[in-house]
Amino acid sequence: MRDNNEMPGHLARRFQQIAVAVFLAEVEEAGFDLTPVQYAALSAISTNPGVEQVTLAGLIAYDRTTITGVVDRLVQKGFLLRHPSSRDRRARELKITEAGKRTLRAITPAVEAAQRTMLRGLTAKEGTELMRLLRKAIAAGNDLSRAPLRNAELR
Amino acid sequence: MRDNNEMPGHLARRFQQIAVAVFLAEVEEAGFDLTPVQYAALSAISTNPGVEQVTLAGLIAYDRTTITGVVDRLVQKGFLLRHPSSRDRRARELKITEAGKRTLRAITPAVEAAQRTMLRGLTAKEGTELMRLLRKAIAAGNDLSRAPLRNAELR
DNA sequence: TACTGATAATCAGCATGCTGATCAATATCA
DNA sequence: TGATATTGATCAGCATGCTGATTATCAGTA
Repeated sequence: MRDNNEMPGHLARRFQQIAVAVFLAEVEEAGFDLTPVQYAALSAISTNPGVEQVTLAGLIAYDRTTITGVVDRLVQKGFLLRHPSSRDRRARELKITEAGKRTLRAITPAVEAAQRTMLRGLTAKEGTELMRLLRKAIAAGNDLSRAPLRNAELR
Repeated sequence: MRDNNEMPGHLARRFQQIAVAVFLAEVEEAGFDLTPVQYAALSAISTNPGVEQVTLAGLIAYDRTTITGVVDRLVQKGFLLRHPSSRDRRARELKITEAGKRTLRAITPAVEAAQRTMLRGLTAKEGTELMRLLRKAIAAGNDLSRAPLRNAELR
């Protein structure tokens, strides 16, 4: 059998494992309690106020069933408001609160630091190249997962 | 805020998400029901018969508390045996069964196919380079997660 | 308008993956 | 030896992330 280090799937799992650990450590160090997934959701809602849950899911490539719990917890923390949409009574519109905005601003340096830390073994050029290759592989595989990335305008 | 596509953490999550989806699809297509994590454990135990759980965890960089459930399910499926160690009564020695060996052999082509599929957007050279960069980044960040990779001999 | 199909959100159920705790057994050292 | 620390496995609790189902609503069409 091939060595683990020759298996892209294993390497993907390890890199993601480290990325999450680094993110949580940096964020906790900064005095916050927010997961990578919660951060991505909060950030996307801040950029797209009033977005519906299903659109949000597409924006950051979450499964639609996962988003319910993530939004629940962000609402619980007082960072989000979830209203029924007036346009479509099935949908829920998401808006960031003032507390959410403050947290998002305050946490940004820690998030940036985490992104640097998870690439700390690479030169700047290698880091750029890794991101390019990941983007390319992801683009080709986008529709292979149940939660593909979707452009908001295309919906 | 930085675009998601410039965040290594986001790219790591997406790539891992696609890798798991591809793995499960290929394996199911081949008529098997095994997760990436279960496959890695089974494979490692096959190569290291009689390994203890904590050593196994280090070999494939699992958290020690995760391994209990994974091994439970593999025992349930009849692919593993878990005996108390005679050397150390706290420890459990893991051995692969004949059924486990057969499944491991039979599933290998699907696993290999999955590794190719998750890199299908890249040239061969790019795929190799992506794996090199991931290995390098992982090596530098190994100790940042609670479940670092550990060499069996070094324990 | 009534029917049909699609869609948004949610849910139950299951598998990772973590934190922090507990328990039993082992190792270390005064 | 005896006290202390460490270690292997497990557990409770929580958050992702998926499959497949359900419910309410909407959209298109006969």
